[in-house]
Amino acid sequence: MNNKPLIIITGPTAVGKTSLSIRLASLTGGEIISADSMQVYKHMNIGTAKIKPEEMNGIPHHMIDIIEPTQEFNVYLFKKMCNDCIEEIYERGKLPIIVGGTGFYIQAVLKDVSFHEEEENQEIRKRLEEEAVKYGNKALHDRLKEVDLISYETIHENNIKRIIRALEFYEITGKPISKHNTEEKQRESSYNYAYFVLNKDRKTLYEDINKRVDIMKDNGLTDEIKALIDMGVKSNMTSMQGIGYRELIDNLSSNESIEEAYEKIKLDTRRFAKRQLTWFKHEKDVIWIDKDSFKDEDEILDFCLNELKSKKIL
RNA sequence: GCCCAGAUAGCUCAGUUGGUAGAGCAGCGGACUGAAAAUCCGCGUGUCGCUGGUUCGAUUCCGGCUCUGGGCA
Repeated sequence: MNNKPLIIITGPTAVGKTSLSIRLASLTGGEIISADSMQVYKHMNIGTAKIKPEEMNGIPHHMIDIIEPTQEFNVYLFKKMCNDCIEEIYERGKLPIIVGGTGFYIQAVLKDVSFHEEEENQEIRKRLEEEAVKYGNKALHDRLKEVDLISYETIHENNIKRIIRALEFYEITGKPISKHNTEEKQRESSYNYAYFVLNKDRKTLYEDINKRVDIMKDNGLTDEIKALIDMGVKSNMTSMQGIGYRELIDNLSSNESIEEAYEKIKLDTRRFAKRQLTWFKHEKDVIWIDKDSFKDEDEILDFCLNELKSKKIL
């Protein structure tokens, strides 16, 4: 029996994670750790729907505004920093609550997926990227056949990012990434956790997403982008892959109207929400909270508290 | 009121010399282990407006009706 309690609140974008998390944290003496690949960036507030300090209700929030938009970020860094946060929260005698929509990050922490320490892979990756341009995706894909047959068969020829990572992994470690992945998949969590996934009727969710994008527009997302560009942010940076940012940057160099760009943002966000749901559907031991079957947030809160008690987290 | 055009997938439309239909967009499903708000893969989801007639067989041809555009008054 372990004594490392952990609460997770996740779900598709715009489903209402933030508001529930604040109330749950207040009731349980929790601190919030954001698991969001875009909210880690400073100066990206409107487009990431980042919580405002005055909305935090005094609850400490971690992993928000920790790096500049010009910096790189990834799961490995997230996991490392998140683990530190969790330890510190335990030391304060508080309960860590992970809140956010990046399923991959949540899994890395929850299952303690191991990542290689070598960080000097940028050169290899860059070289492989150049080779992909020069010789084509298929050539790199074929290379996998020799070093990692399972990856060759599993990774589609068009999925160049995965192909590059598999080759890169092999170059660094001398082992096929498919073997590593299979091993990491077996891991059990060392936490005593409750993994809540909020969801609601798809149609309503999409309407809420559309509304939220309209609000972002009214709140000045276009100006936020311009400020970021003035700071030296480039379109190829990881931070600018965020939905809302990349469409607006594209818009600057195209002849589509700004309205069309915002429609594109809505579309991309809807598709993103769908991908998030696919991810959570295949996570084990998740507790689905279908918002439509609850009268209000009070009822959801009661439900969560009961679950936490039955799991002896509270 | 009359004339013309149209009515086919959620939307915009194509098509069937009569043998129950297909594109784009939207949508749905899936994968994912150091870019993850990324990246990639798969899937037509249909009372062919309604109703009679001709026909072995009608979404297609003919009649009537309804609706929507446009025109004339």
